[in-house]
Amino acid sequence: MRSPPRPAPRVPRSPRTPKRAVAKKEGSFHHGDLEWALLEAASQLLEKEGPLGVGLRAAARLAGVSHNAPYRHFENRESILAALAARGLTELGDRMARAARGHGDARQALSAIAETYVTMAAERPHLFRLMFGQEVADKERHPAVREAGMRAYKVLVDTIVEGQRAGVIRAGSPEELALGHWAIVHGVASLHVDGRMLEERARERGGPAGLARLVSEQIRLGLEPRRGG
Amino acid sequence: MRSPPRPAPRVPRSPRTPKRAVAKKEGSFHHGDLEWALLEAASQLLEKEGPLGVGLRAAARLAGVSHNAPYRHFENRESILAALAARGLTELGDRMARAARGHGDARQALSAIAETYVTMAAERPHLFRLMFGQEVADKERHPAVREAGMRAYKVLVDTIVEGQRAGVIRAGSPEELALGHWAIVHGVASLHVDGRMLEERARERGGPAGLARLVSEQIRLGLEPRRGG
DNA sequence: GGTTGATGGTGACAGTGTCAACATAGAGAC
DNA sequence: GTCTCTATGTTGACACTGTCACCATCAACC
Repeated sequence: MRSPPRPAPRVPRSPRTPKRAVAKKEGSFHHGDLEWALLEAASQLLEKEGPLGVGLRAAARLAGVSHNAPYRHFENRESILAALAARGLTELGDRMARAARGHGDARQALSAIAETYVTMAAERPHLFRLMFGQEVADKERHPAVREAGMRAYKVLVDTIVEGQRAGVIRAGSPEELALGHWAIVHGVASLHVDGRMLEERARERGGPAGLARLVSEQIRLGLEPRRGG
Repeated sequence: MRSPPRPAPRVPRSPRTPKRAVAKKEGSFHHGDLEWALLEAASQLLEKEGPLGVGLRAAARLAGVSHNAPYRHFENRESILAALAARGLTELGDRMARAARGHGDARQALSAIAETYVTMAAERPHLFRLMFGQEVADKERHPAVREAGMRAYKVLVDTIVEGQRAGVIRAGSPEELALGHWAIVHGVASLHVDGRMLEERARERGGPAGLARLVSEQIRLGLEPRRGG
């Protein structure tokens, strides 16, 4: 009768909202809110050194705990990366929704969403790649990632539906139109984040947001209502 | 007066084309063409396990040499990743050029290029991410990557110029039009590679190539000649 | 034929993810 | 208040990695 070696972390979703200090206070055994602290540390590592810099040991060091403490909160390295990705997608969705509000015209809302999207990608390229990349390989094992992504996507679909109701966006499956728009915006964001291939051009045109507007302009012709449909 | 510890590998670009065997033949000291063998091994590792699986030691093991032999051919891990990326970009450019040839209409050539692009991304997602991603961080240090990318981009620009000459693509800076097209196609490819968010939709529409056509269709409206310009 | 430079090998070190086993503290039961 | 249980954090170990310093071998050239 051997005790189970490691009882599969429960991920208690942190119901209370306690200390919020990254580093453990000296001399105490328990940290207080280690899960949050580790995520915060991992986030800092991600910004500073990229995905490869995000390690369980490094995060533990930043949080001031032993190298194995993180395993009480994250199953493995991929799990903490997935948590970061879910966090990022949630923030993206929130920012998109906020950008969409306050625009009477759905087309303006779409532009604002695009600008937000590309801006966030440019601000935090490493997080952006984590959100959509393969560092977290099987996203099925991390439903929080998928759900957060779907919520962001829904902001786009809803905006298009609204525009169709108002008659400023052509008829057709909103999901399909949203797909096209997402692809273009994600393409701009990816190209900008991915390589320097566009950097000089982006600068000429007023940064990533300007670049987004440029391409968004180009696609808008394809979204306008048709004569007779 | 100490001898320089490691004389900065020359990367002799392999002028001769010798053995071409991945594994070293038993008993011989020199491999014959270790650089090529290491790249081949790294390529296999990339396909099978993703970028994290590409390691100098693992590649050396596959090639049947000691764990430090690769340092005679690649300065560090990033260098071998960069070599893989350059290889991939060169292949992409070749395939794009081949796809563009044999289409009288430049618009069809653009579609064929788009299809090729997305198909290759779907076929070898890990390579695709390596080509544009940040695993190889400062691409300035690896000019082969940048040059191969530029050559592929030029295929697109040339096709657009040709279409403008034939009057089937609207006037305007070809670089800018190519940028828009590239962004959209890269966006589709990225979305497809990045996540499963679009997977079911892509299947409905006949795989990634069909998805490319769908979005390409949508953007073509923005590329058609204007009435009066 | 000896020297030299390119190439491959050995050994070491620090860093990592992950497992097993142990220690501690806080919360509820009695 | 004391006991016990369980969540949480710690110590130690192992295999693996990138990278360094140094040694060994071979082929080409004076």
